[in-house]
Amino acid sequence: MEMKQLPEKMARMTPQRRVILEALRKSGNHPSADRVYELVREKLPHVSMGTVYRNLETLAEAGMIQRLELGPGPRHYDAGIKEHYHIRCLQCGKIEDTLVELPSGLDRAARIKTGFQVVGHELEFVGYCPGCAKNIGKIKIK
Amino acid sequence: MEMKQLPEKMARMTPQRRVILEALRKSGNHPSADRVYELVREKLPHVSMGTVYRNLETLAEAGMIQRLELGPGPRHYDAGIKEHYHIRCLQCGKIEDTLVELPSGLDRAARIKTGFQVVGHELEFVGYCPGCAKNIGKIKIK
DNA sequence: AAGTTACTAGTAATCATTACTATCTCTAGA
DNA sequence: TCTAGAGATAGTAATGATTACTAGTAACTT
Repeated sequence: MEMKQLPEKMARMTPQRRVILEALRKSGNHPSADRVYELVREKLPHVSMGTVYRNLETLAEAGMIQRLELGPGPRHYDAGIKEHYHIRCLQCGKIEDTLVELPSGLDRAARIKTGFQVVGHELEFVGYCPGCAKNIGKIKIK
Repeated sequence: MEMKQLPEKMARMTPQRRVILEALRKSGNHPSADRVYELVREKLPHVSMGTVYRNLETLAEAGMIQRLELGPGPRHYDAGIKEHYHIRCLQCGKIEDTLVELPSGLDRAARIKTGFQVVGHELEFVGYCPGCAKNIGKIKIK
């Protein structure tokens, strides 16, 4: 009896789920659920927002994608699953990867300091992307 | 002509603003706006949610408190303004400080890697607090 | 084929936050 | 001291993001 090796929480790889995952992978960026929805609708015009949210959640729990809880506004998703960090533009909201490395043993240090059973960490840089940095100062509010 | 040295964005220290700041300082924890609202209402029963949000925002812009954009759910606020990091319990949502130190020059490294003008960073550990860790595994979903 | 479970579209409800409006209160200048 | 205008407030409405619900569909198991 052969069994597909799908992660626990995921019993089936449905067409919707597959298209959602592909959309995320192809988007390159770090899209919000809303953006993924737009992309998926090009292939599956009748997909519902709920399906997109549910599957992004399921894929994240299965460890196939990453949920990013960065800054204000909507949650973002990332098709890359190996550890890396992000930087967010305070002006335009763009999110990019950074390849900065943190010292190993950081989680262990946090465990020792806090007594928590540490599962991981998330690091976000904030600043202004090159495009926006150029215009800062020129912008007058109001 | 004497002038009170209030931060730019903040023309006056109103009673509401003062009570909000005190509530945050006394709470010790890292309360959400909702929790601050509860605390403030003990002193000012007629305060409005909008006033709480507006002032937390104003105080944060003035650099007198910190906004924390951590994990899912509501935003949290922190009366401490010197740099430190946080750890969040995945089970109960509790947020605590950690005294873990990061290497200096991290922001500079991020700037070089990304080309962004880096303003700062936020680091969050996630895991299970001692109380919840004890019960993990005992909990059966459904 | 029948029963069971996972999943879906469509929609409603909820939660967190922001925006709006009329009113009030400081402050500065005439 | 009176007054105009900016800043702030309470109360409420609106928005945006996410989750929950419902009835129906598709796939797997025996």
